Amino acid sequence: MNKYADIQAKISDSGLKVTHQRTVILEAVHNMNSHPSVEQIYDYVKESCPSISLGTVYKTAETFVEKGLIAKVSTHEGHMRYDPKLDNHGHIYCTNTAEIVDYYDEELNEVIINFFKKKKVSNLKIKNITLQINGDKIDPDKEISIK
Amino acid sequence: MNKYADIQAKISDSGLKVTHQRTVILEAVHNMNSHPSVEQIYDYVKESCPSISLGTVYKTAETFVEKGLIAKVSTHEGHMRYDPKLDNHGHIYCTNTAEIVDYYDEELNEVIINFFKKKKVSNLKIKNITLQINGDKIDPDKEISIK
DNA sequence: TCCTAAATAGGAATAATTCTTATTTAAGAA
DNA sequence: TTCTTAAATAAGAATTATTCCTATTTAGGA
Ligand SMILES: [Mn+2]
Ligand SMILES: [Mn+2]
Ligand SMILES: [Zn+2]
Ligand SMILES: [Zn+2]
Repeated sequence: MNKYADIQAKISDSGLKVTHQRTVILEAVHNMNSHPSVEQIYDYVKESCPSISLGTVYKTAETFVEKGLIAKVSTHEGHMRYDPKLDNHGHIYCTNTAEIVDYYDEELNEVIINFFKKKKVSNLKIKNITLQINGDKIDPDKEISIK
Repeated sequence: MNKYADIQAKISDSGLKVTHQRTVILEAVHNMNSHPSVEQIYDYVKESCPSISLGTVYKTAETFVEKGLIAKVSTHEGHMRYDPKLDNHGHIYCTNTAEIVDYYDEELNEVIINFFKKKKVSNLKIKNITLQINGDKIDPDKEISIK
């Protein structure tokens, strides 16, 4: 029920010291629901933690990725973004607005999972698989939808 | 037969002026067969064009992408790489060695193409779809293979 | 051969990210 | 509860990646 305690439990469970900075950063990535950049996380957490440094946000985000608490996504232009969702899903990246939209499709998931089950990839320890659609949003004011 | 003339025809056909710099850069991306970074292209072309500037390589690579002469790939770490192959294929990115390996699978291609034919993505002009497997190469001296 | 818009070189500027080090702090031990 | 210490953080310097600026050069059409 208590979000804050929940977040702290996640940090602690992954073997990390629970600090105020880590707590607000993980909370931010979860609450912003927009695949934020480090700079955006930084701006967001400065509200509740004004003395936090940008370097800490960079380091902490990577620490969380290593521990599997969040995921990272690189855009078609090569910029890093962070994602609180850890389940299998694809991303739509808008080249003109820089927004990232999640999409879920059970069928597509299975096809890809099955493919890599069937075809053995040898000499590689797979970390993750990403499926990304890149394109321009036509009307930037409207949403993208997958029917 | 003549590679050089071939390359120049491609540049010219896409509506660009044929310069020595553009010729050697496009030739480099084709010949290096390793999804090179700008810096790597720069080092390669300096042999045949010692006065070329790094800024020209950056600009030219993007120009080629816009004209559809090459493709760009961003790694899991958010670094840009260039690819002479324009057909549908996936990439394996090795987190530890930074190498990118192509893989082709007709079946997987079709499933993905069909998915986006079936499901209409609205308010988005799709530019491209990327499927990338990220992982660590276990033995860095051996190759990765997909059976 | 001439003309001109486009391309390039060279370097400055900016953006993105990492590193360094002094100081602070979480959390386990006493 | 206090002590201890390894780990985390702030602050800013340094590095890396990329873009921008401008004087000069050049491709290619007239
Ligand atoms: Mn960048
Ligand atoms: Mn980078
Ligand atoms: Zn996502
Ligand atoms: Zn490729």
